[in-house]
Amino acid sequence: MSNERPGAGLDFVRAIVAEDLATNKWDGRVVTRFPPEPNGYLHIGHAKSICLNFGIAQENEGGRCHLRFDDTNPCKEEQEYVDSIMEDVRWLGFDWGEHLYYASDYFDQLYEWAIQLIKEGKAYVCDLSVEEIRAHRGTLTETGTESRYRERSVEENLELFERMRAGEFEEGSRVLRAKIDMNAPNMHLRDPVMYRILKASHHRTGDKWCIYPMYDYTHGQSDSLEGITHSICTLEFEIHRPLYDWYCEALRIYHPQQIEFARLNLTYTLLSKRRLIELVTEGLVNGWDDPRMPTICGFRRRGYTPEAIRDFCKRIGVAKADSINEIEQLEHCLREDLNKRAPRVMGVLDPLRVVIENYPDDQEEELDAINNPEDASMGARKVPFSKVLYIEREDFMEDPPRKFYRLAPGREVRLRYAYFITCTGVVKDENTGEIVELRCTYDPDTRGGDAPDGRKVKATLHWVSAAHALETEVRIYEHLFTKENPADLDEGEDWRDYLNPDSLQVLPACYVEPSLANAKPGDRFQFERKGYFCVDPDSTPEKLVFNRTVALRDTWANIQKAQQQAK
RNA sequence: UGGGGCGUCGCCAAGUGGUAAGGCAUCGGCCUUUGGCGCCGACAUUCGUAGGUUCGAAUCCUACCGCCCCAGCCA
Repeated sequence: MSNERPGAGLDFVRAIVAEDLATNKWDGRVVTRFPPEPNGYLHIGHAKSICLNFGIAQENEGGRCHLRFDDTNPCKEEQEYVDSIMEDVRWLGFDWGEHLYYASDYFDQLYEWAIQLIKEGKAYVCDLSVEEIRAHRGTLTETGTESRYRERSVEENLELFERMRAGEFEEGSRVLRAKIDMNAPNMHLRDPVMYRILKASHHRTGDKWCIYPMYDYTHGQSDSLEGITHSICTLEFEIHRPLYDWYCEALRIYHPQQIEFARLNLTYTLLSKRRLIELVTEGLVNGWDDPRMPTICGFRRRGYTPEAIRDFCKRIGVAKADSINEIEQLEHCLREDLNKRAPRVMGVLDPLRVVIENYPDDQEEELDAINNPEDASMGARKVPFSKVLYIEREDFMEDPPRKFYRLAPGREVRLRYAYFITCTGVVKDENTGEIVELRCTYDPDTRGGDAPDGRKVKATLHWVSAAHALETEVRIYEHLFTKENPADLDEGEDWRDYLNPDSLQVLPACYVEPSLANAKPGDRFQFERKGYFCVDPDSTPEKLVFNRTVALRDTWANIQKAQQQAK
């Protein structure tokens, strides 16, 4: 054990951290950072990064993780997003303590450093247009061409850069570029832009600046200033690493290590910021927190727990291979968490009226029900029973197939915590033939759900007393997309082609037991045999609205599917 | 046709020269007042392919194949 190499059994990022600790590379420090750009809401992919960065900090004595807003582009960034990001990181259960930073805090320092690079002949003001710069950059297989402004004198560069900062030039007319190598096979090294002119006011610095630093010129130096040890980002930044290193070296400043890992992908889900914004702005969903959205706030409203999301992030691991995780994995983590903590309750989504013929008309009684069989400390409650009930329509079949062992004519089943009932008749609508009511008898000796004679029953159904039930709205969600990988499109296809038209189903008249009367938005329950549900903020004192967080595993549905396929 | 990465079970993912962990999914069985939960069992003679080195290779070498990323004054 003790002679194992440091990092054994850990993911490769944690292994690097462990190795660095073992060799004392950073004087025993572990400092990470989560650096979102405040131009959108956080999604489950960010959760992976958050759990990685904050997780590593937590796991190591004295470690810390900074929350830093990468706010270098005033055109796209807004305060609304910084607020939501902080809320979501906190909700996920992480705390950045005093370490809240903004890249814009470093604008002065970055400006000084730019002057330093100009003085050392490592940066120059370039007057080429956007189109010219693009043309000069060359292509993947052809080298670039040096700008005709590349050899300006230090004095001229200094003067021009100062005038850029003073607002004397038009947007797009000039940029500051690093003088690296137009022949570099890595395009990012072909004299990358450091500063561009943007006459936009910034959400934090206001109108102080009209030149703004680019990501590459900002990120590494921000890490450096904060004493970050491990700068963890996603794979697409791997090719930026030489530039990250170049700036730190050219500036001769503290140089953190950038490490790249594969971003999260989920089946039946799109996680690109661009797509998410379009879903919201095009009204394809009802806002960032629509329970169908893979955003943190969407999951929150849907009823997911931060524990489940963290557990998911822990289980999927961290590696460098592109991957797409199955949504079932996430749902498994969710069910496992909710199973332990969600109180059980009875709710009928698609009501079918049942009249117990031999039950006295005006009688009602209170039956004992367990709140959570997984946790005795959650206690018990009373549920009212009476002559007229509702059961789930799908729990009855007039002509049941093999293996269907719920209610059918002449068959006896148990009503959970109540009585055994036997179906004696079916009432249909004269015109449509639709079943509108079941006639049943009950066995008074089976009160509570057990038969004194030891008689067994194949099924236990959930139910609700019609006279006592609360009418509620229930929203059922399915995958937002019909395609496993909606990002993988053929020529001419649009991701919108794969939007699932049935991703939201509203059930306006469901019935739940009266104990739910005081449920508050955010409260989570298991509707026995149906799934986990949570109270939506759209609820009113008159009518509760529930979101189905996730259905229970449904073995019967799998059997039905198999039977269908067998035909 | 340049450069940077990556390829281990349907999906994730351990494995760092000594003879393929684990989770999800799936399939059996047990249990059950949730067809839920739980429990038991099955599930890669094989690690992109082909050679080579070695007593021994998923791990080392060579070649090939496939996938991803890079030509924003976005991050």
